[in-house]
Amino acid sequence: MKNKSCIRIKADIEQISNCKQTLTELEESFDLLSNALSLAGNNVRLKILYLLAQEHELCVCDLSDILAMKIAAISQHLRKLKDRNIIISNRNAQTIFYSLRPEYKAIFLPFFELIDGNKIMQKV
Amino acid sequence: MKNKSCIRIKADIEQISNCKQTLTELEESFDLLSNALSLAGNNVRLKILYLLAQEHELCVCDLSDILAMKIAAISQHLRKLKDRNIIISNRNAQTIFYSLRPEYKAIFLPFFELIDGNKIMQKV
DNA sequence: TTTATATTTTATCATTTGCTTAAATAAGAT
DNA sequence: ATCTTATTTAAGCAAATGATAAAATATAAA
Repeated sequence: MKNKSCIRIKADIEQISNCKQTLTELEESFDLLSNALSLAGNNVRLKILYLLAQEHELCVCDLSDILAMKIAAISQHLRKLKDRNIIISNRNAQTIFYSLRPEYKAIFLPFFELIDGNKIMQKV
Repeated sequence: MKNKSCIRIKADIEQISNCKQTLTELEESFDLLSNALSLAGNNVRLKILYLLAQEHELCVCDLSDILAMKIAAISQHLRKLKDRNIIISNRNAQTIFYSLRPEYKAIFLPFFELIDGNKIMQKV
């Protein structure tokens, strides 16, 4: 954490001070969002989130099948998403269905729209 | 990669098949986006991206100062962002200024808006 | 109350990540 | 040329991540 201060001659002291202040005020937001993004930043989980948004709800077994991955692996991804309150689970007999919490569905929507029709490929 | 297929009685075969197909078609987009999100999903880098969007351009030294972290640590974060074409660098004498590529600025904008004024804290 | 189905949990392990320190570049200034 | 400033790169290491296999839990059916 310790750090030799910037000694650049032309450094804009006020700009740096303002930025520091802003970051302090927005600290919680950065924590919350970087947390959510770090989960969405995994290829498998991004697909899970996208699928849950599209299909409304799916069980581990469905996802395991769709993504061609072991059930246990998917289950652990779902656990992380659930632990951070991004998805919710709903038991129906032996089957547990997962769905995106509406709050996060809204947050991720701009991304899902970029994915649809591979629009992002033209953008970047 | 090998996987015991879903044997759930009520599994919707067609739904699963459609999802598989969709994922195949959008494969590239998922790779690109999960890659970008995994970078933005780090607390330090999310702040760097936000700051670059706000301040237009900053050097390692500025960022080191603002974030109270060693220059070398920041430099390595910048390298990752540059390697994946999310930021660009511009040398002015000894100082190298970094800025967000406009394409990604647009992509991340919805998030930065959620951060401003801690709006995201009310949403989730 | 066994057995089958659906899923989670635990332990293990290889890989990746992110920071630290120290050494290496690069471009002015003396 | 040499020194200073600004920054990157490399080596090392602790911690986090993501997959696998095996065991545990929960519900329904026989």
